Amino acid sequence: SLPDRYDPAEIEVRWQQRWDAEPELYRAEPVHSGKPKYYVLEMLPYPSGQLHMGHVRNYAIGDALARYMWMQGYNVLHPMGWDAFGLPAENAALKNQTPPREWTLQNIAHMRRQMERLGLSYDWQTEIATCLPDYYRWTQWFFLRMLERGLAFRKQSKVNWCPLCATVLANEQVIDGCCWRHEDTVVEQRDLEQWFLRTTQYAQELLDGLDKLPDWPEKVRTMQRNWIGRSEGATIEFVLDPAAQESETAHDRGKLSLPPPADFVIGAPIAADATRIPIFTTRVDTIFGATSLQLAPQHPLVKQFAQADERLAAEVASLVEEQKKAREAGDPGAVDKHGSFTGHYAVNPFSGERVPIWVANYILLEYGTGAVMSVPAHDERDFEFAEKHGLEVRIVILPRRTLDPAASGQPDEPVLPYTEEDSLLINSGEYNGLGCQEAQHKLAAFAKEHGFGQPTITFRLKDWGVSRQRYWGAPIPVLYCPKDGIVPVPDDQLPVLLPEQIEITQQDGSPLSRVPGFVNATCPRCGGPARRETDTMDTFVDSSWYFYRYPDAHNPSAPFSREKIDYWFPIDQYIGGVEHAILHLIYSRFWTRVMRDLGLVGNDEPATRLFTQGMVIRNGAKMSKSKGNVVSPDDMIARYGADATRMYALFAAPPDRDLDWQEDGVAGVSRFLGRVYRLGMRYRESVRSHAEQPSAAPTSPLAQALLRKLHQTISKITQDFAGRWHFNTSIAAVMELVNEITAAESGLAEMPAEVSARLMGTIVPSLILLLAPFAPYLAAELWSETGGTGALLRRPWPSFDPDLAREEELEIPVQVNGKLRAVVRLLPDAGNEAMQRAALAEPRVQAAIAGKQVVKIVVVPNKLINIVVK
RNA sequence: GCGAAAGUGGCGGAAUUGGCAGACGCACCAGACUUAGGAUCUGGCGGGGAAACCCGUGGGGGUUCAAGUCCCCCCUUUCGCACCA
Repeated sequence: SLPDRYDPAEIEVRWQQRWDAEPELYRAEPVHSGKPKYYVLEMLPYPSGQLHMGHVRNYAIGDALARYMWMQGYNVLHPMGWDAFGLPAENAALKNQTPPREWTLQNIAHMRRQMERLGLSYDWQTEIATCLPDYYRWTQWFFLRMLERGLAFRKQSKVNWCPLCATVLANEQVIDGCCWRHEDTVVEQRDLEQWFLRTTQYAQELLDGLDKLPDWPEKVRTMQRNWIGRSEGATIEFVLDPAAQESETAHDRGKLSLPPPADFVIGAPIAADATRIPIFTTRVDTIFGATSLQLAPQHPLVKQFAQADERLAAEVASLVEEQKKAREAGDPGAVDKHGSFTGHYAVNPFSGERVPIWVANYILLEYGTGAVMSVPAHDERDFEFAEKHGLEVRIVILPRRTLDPAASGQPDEPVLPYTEEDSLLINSGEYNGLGCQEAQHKLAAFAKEHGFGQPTITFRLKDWGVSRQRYWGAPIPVLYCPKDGIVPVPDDQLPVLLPEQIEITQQDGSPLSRVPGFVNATCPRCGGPARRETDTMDTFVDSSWYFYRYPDAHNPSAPFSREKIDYWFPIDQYIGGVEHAILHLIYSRFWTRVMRDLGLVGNDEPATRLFTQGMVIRNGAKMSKSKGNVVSPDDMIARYGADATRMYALFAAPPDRDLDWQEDGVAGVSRFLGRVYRLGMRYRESVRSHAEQPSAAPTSPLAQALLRKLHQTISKITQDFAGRWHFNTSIAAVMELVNEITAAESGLAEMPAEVSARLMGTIVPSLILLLAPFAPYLAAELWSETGGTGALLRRPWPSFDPDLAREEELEIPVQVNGKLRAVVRLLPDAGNEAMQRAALAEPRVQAAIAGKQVVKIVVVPNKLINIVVK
């Protein structure tokens, strides 16, 4: 008696035990295997304690791909690990008195079990956890290499501080002015001395590299381009004119420029004691239209002016406050632009004109030089500001056609602000008549030649602040010696171990600073007492290189061997959420280049292909505890099995789109798997008895139809893997195949037993193989029940036979004036005349054209016939 | 404000190149079988209409023998960027 009930819990647990006992099942072959390699990687999770549906979806995609690539004969590396440092472990320690390490390792153990229960094909032998000394030893080692090369450095600067995290954050971790972990918590600015990694050194290369990543989503590349924020322009030094302020009374306060000083000569050397005010502009071609300078409220010169001017000091303070508020509100662009005249003037080095110096709330100290020349006629922000304060608006560029002598009539005034670069200069001295671009080059070159400026490229990307005043992270491996200053920990003293016994409190400052046994150390240079660095590294440092460790996860003497990296890298397919488009994905691109320049790897980029899957949502919203719409993977697995859960995650939507989790849909997939199970079991003996026999031939119309459907399905799924990854349609295709087989069963029963057995002995094993990437448990069970041996993963993917897949007859739609009237069945390549004849013979077509004149008959071979009448 | 993606039955979605709109699944309806189940099997299922037939892919125009698909205008949603000088 055959079991007629599909019991995923029983099947899956039984197979899980078998797979647990075969750890080599998913192990990649050695570098010299001679097979083509395929490195498929899903982003490593933070061990929060529970997998969520987003993880399940991510891993279901990667696992299907890994299994498919094994079946295609590749040597596949498919590893998993844990991004295991981080603040939640400390919070958990505060809450329930569990040490962070213990809490983290427990979570890892639990989540690993969940992954195994899902049947994911990871090679656990290569597992890494970034919080273990074996791993962070090498994180520290890399830090020291960067320190040697000046890529890691310490500097005092304004940094982002999250009061909830009680630590500094990198710029990348601040989203709309708030902490990336605490979306409602506004980040404060603190002036601290911190460790940085010099990401800006690779800014240009990180930007250029994006053009060489055609298989990364355009969206991610755009986000990175925006983040790097390159802009090309010039730095020009205006010079403060100390004499000009006396004549200020003759004018409206700061609204007009003063004529050049009597002794002004363009390009004359600037006096050594002059105060230079560098500004950055991308539109130096409009410099003759500059009618003021605008300084950031925090600009050092503003501070200097304010010291002697109480009223100005008060105004500046309020501007600073407005900037802060706008940033907190998350909409800095919406703020009303305004400012104050400082009472001072600066000389425009190209015209000698003395322009009033203002301080304005829309100028950012962090960008460029914190000062701009204001050209109201040709910049939207400057225009808005000038309108507000009644500053002069002077047009210095005009559209080409306006100045074209061939154009008739009077030149139109352009609508201001006018910013088109395809324009010509006017009111600009000897530069009149030049195009904007040409003028930009000439002006910048002149400034450089005469020592008051140069062409300049600025980046929005800043160096990466990596110091964290937290316990649960990789210690920064340096010492502070009163005699020798900053001293790196020697390589042979790595790792700098995190102390295990530590009290976690909510006090400010690094918890490590309160551990004397950690802080007090010996200087390796002079042997005297030294203080250990007590900050730890940002966890994004740990995850910037983790995928290089997998191929050589247990190497005791190096982070990895070059030979293994050369074989496995770059990663062939990286899969994860789009939320890391800036953070992890830009840091790891930086890290790869650093390692390349250290001679450790040969590749420029970590991954050739990147796939960002959509979110899992429910009832139209992202799953979250506060919305109460969270679905637990454990629940789904308990009710429907891992196969059904994973397969639904692939079936409900294409993987790049958001997926609406509907439990009824999981039940539907589970029902389908039950149908497959019973189908396989019904033909178990047929398959067994035909294991060694040649494949069935299309000896009858029914056999032919089934074999045709089988091969069409093979083709469809193979194409989905190679192309768009629309696994929802792959699974739909398998469902169609199963439906067709089921519908054919009464016909099969009428065949001679030997013939139907051979037919099903051919079809069922292929069906199992097609299902294997999506439902590995059921596939393994059926494979084994039907007499198959060995790991399904290493069986070749079914081969496609186009002759068997070809349709014998085509259904050709017949339209009259574009409307469907009939369908005719014809042999392929029937010829236009035959197609027309068949179409016109249809009674419904006859009825539709009766009494009308046939104007034209459009015949698309093998596709369609359209009869045009009037 | 700028940029990108999307908008198709009651729902998730399919239609890779302009060529039968709605594959596959869910929900629902009807039936079969039953040791009555969250079971299985069969059939139906965009709207209107008795039917012929008509209408239908966010809205409006256009190109074409033929438009979900191409072009123009508009609306909505999501995402990214947003004083970056």
